[in-house]
Amino acid sequence: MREDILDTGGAKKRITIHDVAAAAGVSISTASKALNNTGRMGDETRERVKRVASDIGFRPNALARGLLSKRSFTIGLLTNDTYGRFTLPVMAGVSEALVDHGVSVFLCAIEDDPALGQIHVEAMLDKQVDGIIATGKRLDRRLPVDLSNLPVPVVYAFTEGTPNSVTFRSDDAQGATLAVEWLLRSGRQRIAHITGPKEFFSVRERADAYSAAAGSAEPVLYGLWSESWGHDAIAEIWRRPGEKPDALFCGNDQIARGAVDALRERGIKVPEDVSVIGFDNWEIVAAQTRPPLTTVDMELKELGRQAGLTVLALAEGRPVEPGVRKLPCRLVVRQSCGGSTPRE
Amino acid sequence: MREDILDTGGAKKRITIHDVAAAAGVSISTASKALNNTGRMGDETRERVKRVASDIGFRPNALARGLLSKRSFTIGLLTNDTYGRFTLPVMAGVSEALVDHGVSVFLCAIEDDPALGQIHVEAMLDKQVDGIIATGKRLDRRLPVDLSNLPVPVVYAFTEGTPNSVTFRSDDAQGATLAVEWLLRSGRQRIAHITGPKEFFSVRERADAYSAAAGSAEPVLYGLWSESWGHDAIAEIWRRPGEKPDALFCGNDQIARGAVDALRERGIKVPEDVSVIGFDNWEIVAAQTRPPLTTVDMELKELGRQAGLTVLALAEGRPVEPGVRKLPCRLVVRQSCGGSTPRE
DNA sequence: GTCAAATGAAAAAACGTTTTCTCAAAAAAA
DNA sequence: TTTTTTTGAGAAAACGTTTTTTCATTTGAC
Repeated sequence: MREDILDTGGAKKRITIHDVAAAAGVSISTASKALNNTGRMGDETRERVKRVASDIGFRPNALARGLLSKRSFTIGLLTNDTYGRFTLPVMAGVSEALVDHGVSVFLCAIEDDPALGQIHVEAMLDKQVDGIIATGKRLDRRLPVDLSNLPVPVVYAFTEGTPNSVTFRSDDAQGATLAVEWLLRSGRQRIAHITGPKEFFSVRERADAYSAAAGSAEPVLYGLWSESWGHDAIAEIWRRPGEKPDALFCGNDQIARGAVDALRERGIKVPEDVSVIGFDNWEIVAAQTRPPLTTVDMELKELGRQAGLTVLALAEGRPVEPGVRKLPCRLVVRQSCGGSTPRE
Repeated sequence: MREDILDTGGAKKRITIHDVAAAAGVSISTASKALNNTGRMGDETRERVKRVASDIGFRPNALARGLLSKRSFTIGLLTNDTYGRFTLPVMAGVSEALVDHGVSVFLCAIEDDPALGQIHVEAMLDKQVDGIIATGKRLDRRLPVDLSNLPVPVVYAFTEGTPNSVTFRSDDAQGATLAVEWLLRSGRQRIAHITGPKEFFSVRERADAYSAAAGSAEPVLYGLWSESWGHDAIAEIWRRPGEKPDALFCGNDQIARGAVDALRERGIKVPEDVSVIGFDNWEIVAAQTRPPLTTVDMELKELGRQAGLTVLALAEGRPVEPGVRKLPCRLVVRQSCGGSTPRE
């Protein structure tokens, strides 16, 4: 072999069941049955075939197998979340749940481009995926591609689904309630809510739950999903006359971080003077904030896991009830909310 | 159909080339040749077959095709970067480069678990991937799985490869030089370098390039990859006697952000008093810092694109020279480095 | 008008499995 | 013994393509 040219590895011939059969001195049908524990044959024969197969390193060709069985042991994950902030945990959960079942995952990032989405969907269907999971960065938006009449099952995770589909999402209202109640139980009285744009469904949902739980007359501050908005919101609150809040519930961790920074700049101590709770548990923001943020985790990995198992069930023809499944959020307690530590 | 049970979609029979042949009144071989523009036949026949195929929505089964052609039009992307901070741009590049060629990408997140890695690799090989791209979060570490004797080509991207392999990585030295020279050209004289742990190869590489370019007697400050280290490093520098730096070149954006925050707390203005340049162009940190960070972008998407095209070339048997390919970095100028704006 | 060449299209083989069908030999029942 | 049942294992079909081979017609040259 020339040394300056890379070995492509393509030359090595793969071992087929024919090789196993030949080496074991049986027919391919016997070999197949031996390896799959089906059919009738002597124990000795079965064991010998298995041993030979393992010795020569036989691994069945999934393409050939899939051609016959109509199952490719492959699913597609479609996402428009370029950052991966939401997709990555979901993906991790899907993959984790399915790897045990021998299922691999195609990842298709389609931005917000319908044409690209179409291309990816077609490529996946051509490759005979057993199902598709659609995921996004927003609960109240559809992916820019029509998945309603596909020949394979579709499950939606963290994105708006079609009417009669299975959709997994986080229970944002419950998450918000969790945060507010924690603050109340730790003795906080005046909780403000600084959050993202009102157009987001999850913003309204969290805000409503906040109002219900806090029973507060405080107006909700709607703005952007950015640190600077968190910063500005604090300026706004402190500019206004009247009593200041002793706790903040923020719409996401970035806003919370901006708010914490703004408070520090004003010499207000977190958590001594003001408790702060964020949303998302985006580690990279929440854990690096000083002090580290208490925040609501949407359990996206678990969401992905369930979506994975569900699409698998559908692919296997097991019955699944359609509808929206809300998964509970979890409060991750770090140092940004103090007061008397409430009971667990 | 019962209404409370979801349509699995599995029932719909897929359209095969047999259906096309029957509908067009030709044999399947003629149908195949018509659709692939091969073989000899009358123009009228060819057009008729194509029209019929498109009318009834025929799409060839990639499994069957792959069985024969030994190409699955599928590659695997292996990563141990759970956060996706490095993997996501690489993945985006790979996918973007390959989607035009009809190639889909399996994403396998293997954490740092050798057993999990092994499982994923075997699953991919069973599915007859045409090649594998290994990517990670660190240039000087191997993935915890042996890819050296696979029957398919392997390309490494942003991770240490095996001796005779193709590896793509960023040219960190060039990137660091870019940053330092920009600062020098904008009139800065005393540039400090705050960076990550010395064990990282890229830290040493960037630091060496910094020293060479800055010609500086300033010692490099090694620490962690965190904001708080950036913060602490500023405290350390300002605690020491002597002249203070008028520019900082930081090992990553998080350190830079911590430094910028620390400077602000001391009433030192960025960029008026001190210019700051980061590394990574991690938008979520760099763009949200106040002021937004000038930073070095490693062009990971381009890196992914090239890795994708290379693994494709290898899969098709085209010759590729082994070795490490360093891709140039790019300076992304935002507001954190001022002084007189240097010429482009 | 005969033969060779070109054309159009079908038949058959192949890819690597799994599954159904068949069949001979051995064991059990009559 | 003869007949039936059980056992073990091979042959063949199937999955949906592509590719090679074959073959009957038509066309062109002499």
